[in-house]
Amino acid sequence: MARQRRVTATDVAREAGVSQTTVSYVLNDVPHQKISAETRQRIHAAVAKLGYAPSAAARTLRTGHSNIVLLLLARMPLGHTAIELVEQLTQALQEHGLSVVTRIDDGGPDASLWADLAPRAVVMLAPVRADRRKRMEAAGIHVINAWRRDPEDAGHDTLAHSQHRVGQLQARYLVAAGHRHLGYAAPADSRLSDFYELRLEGVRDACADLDLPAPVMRKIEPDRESAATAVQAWRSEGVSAVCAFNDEAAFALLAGMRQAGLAAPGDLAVIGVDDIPVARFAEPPLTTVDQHMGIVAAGLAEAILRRQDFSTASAGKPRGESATVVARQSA
Amino acid sequence: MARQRRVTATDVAREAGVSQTTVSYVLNDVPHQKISAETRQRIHAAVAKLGYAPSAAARTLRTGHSNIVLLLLARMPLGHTAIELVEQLTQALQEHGLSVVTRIDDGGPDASLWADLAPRAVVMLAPVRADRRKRMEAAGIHVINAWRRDPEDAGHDTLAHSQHRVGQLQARYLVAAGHRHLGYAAPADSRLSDFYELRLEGVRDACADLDLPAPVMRKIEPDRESAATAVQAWRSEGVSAVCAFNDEAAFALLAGMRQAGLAAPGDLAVIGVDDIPVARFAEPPLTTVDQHMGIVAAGLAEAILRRQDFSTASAGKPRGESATVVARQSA
DNA sequence: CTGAAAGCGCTTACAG
DNA sequence: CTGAAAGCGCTTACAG
Repeated sequence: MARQRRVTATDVAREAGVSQTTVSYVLNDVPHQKISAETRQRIHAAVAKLGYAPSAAARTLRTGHSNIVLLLLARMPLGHTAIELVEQLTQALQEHGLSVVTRIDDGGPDASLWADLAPRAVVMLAPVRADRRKRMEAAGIHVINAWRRDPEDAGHDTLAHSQHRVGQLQARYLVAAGHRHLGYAAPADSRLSDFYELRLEGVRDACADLDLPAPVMRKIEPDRESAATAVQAWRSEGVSAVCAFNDEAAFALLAGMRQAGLAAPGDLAVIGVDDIPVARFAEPPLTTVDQHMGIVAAGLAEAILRRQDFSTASAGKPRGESATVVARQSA
Repeated sequence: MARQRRVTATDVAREAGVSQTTVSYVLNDVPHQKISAETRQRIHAAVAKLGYAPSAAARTLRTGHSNIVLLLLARMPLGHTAIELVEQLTQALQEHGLSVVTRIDDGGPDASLWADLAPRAVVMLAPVRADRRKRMEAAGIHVINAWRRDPEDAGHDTLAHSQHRVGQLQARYLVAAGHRHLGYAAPADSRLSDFYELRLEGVRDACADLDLPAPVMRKIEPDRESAATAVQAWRSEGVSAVCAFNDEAAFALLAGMRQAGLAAPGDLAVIGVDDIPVARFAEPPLTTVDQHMGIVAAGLAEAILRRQDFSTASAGKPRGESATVVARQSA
């Protein structure tokens, strides 16, 4: 396997009849370096002819930072909403020459997560332990925590904010349908607790705003017995509608109700979150909240770029509704 | 933001009172370099004290290759099965110092996918266009295609093989339950066609082996009308059971049947693939096939390591069943 | 058993 | 408008 020598900027320079310095200037569009259009032309032609691709390693070594933005995902069920977020963020940052790379934070040795990548920034889509964050920052990496509100770092909280909004939407929809006493179905899976807290908070705030009693929260295991028990308990307390943490929890509730001879929305209205592909095939079809990750991604991208001293005169914050209700039959 | 100078191997050497060369030898466990235990000790202490982390960029530049294995995902719904595969593969390769990084192939500019990473190998979990593969190989990157069988590259096909196996299991389960004439519900989404072909092939082969008629395939849109139509058609042809491409398709079928006043498994038995979290909450609870990605990941890891000239005397191929049926009520 | 030195492919002052 | 040269932090022959 005679692996041929890699094509370097020097090869391009030779081919184009200029210095390697000029090649670098042209390829990086260095400002204040007026290079004749004709020279640029020759260089681009040489690049194409030789199939030159710059060495990221060399650039990183020289400049002290890569163009990689590391997206750290928690080891939790992801689903299509998370995937959409990743896609949207990848696209938004790509336009600024930043390369998004995803890793699942498997709780392994700390540095192994990012040492090999030398990312320019790390976006934590999962709760971060403070010490881990500290260590990254000590290594000169910008850490964007999409979970916690941080007054100094506007934009960081876009994901958290969106979760709060989701809870609000669920509650308001239910209240608009005439319900006054709400329940909240949280997942028993402890990896998800930071997640549901934010959504539950949104439900609580909406109830408070509307002068309604606080929602009564129950954790449910992913099985129909656990769900059926919770349903009975809510009903006996006068709860007439429940916000499920996500569509999976909502499915459990619906199954639990069927088992108990009950049916949504009459006996208990149910609203989920995510609009997973099978939500429409639930019995009855599931009313849910769909998140628009394009909005969340735009906010996150802005926060990242601002930290990078990119000239993002990007005309104010991205705006738009980050989630909307998909009304079907379960509520 | 006075970003302090990065800690280098030279700093470690100074601290430990040895040369930078020795630091490198110790940290890389270079064979044939007998270094006294005491020196090693001092070096490791210095590393810990200074919080030294080697520069991946420098190593990559020097050696000509990184320790990164790029996992290229197709832009298609992923689900927990894919996530499990990623996790397992990450873990398996981590033990060999390889760092798995995931990217969604968004069909963007070709090189932007890997140029910034200079990966040592690329694993395509999605169908690859031949020209793209060629270009990567020209750049000295090993390409592992998990989709196609390739006689020269044993192990490459583990994912493809597993898909075939999934189809087989579906068919055999149905036949064991007394069905003789099977249907196959394929997704209309064209991004999924390479995927379902492999599974369908497994169903076909199982039927042929059992001297049964070939399965009759129908593409179904993700809505209950489309599903109901397909169900009626199958029934009129004498098909008594259908293998759905995945659980989502199975849910559509179940919903279509309810709409038509029919019910599984009596009117038509249905078996899915994936055992998504809500499968147990289907009405009736969905019988499905669960894939064990640990097995698939092990096979893939082996193929990657073999290519890297790693001394994987890993005692033969990983063995075990890559998928099993989860029997519930729909079939 | 340990170290001095070359060189990987870039970027970027600096000098024309 | 263009180029010669230093240097980023490693690995690895090579010489002791």
